[in-house]
Amino acid sequence: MSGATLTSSDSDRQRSAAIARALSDPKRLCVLERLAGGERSVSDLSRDAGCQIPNMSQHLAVLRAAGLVATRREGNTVFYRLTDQRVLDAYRLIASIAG
Amino acid sequence: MSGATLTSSDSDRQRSAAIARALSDPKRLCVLERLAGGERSVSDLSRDAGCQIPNMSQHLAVLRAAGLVATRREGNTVFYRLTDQRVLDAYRLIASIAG
DNA sequence: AGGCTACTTGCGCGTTTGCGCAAGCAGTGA
DNA sequence: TCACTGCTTGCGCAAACGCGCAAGTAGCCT
Repeated sequence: MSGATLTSSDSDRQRSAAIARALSDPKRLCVLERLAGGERSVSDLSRDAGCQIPNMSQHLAVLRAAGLVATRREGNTVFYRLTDQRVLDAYRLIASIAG
Repeated sequence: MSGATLTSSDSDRQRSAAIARALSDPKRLCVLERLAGGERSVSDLSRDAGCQIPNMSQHLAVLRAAGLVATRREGNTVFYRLTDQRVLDAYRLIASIAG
């Protein structure tokens, strides 16, 4: 986990930066923690993060635009899930640096 | 690398978010790539990233505020270095998700 | 159809960000 | 002391962000 080359083109870096930006908000990190336990509805996530539903919906749109989450509809309820478990590894690593 | 709990307080998440934000710019990621090879001067980093020196100085200030880099002065020249190699692991992980 | 729940989208506001440019420091050397 | 290099800081601006609120949309139920 430490030998890779890490030489990127500018557009590579742009996409990495976009993912890092999606991770750069506490409420969105809270969402990732919850989704680590499986899919959750918007209202669940909104309650857990302590914000209003429209606000959460926008945060989820950011994560969706970054390709980190996907949705499934079941009746009226929209469930969000992680698309790539590696984002949890990245978050854990960042949290360990922040710790 | 996948079993940790990942349950944080809001202030934990705030600090993690601050680190992610420091990683959320292509020029700053370029800096990390260069610093992976050892310490570099501001003008070197500025040339590699293709930006003006004041601009680079501000990007470095962001990384410094996040605790990701440190400085050493040698004559007129200020050398920047990584304070924690784990940030490279985090970057690699993010790049692999972006890939 | 109407009403209901669950979610998304649009708008307006204050704050933050990244940039270019000019000015202000260190530190070296003449 | 003076000039010079290397870096930092201040300022102003356009763009993006996070938020609250209102309005719109999608699907279930009667």
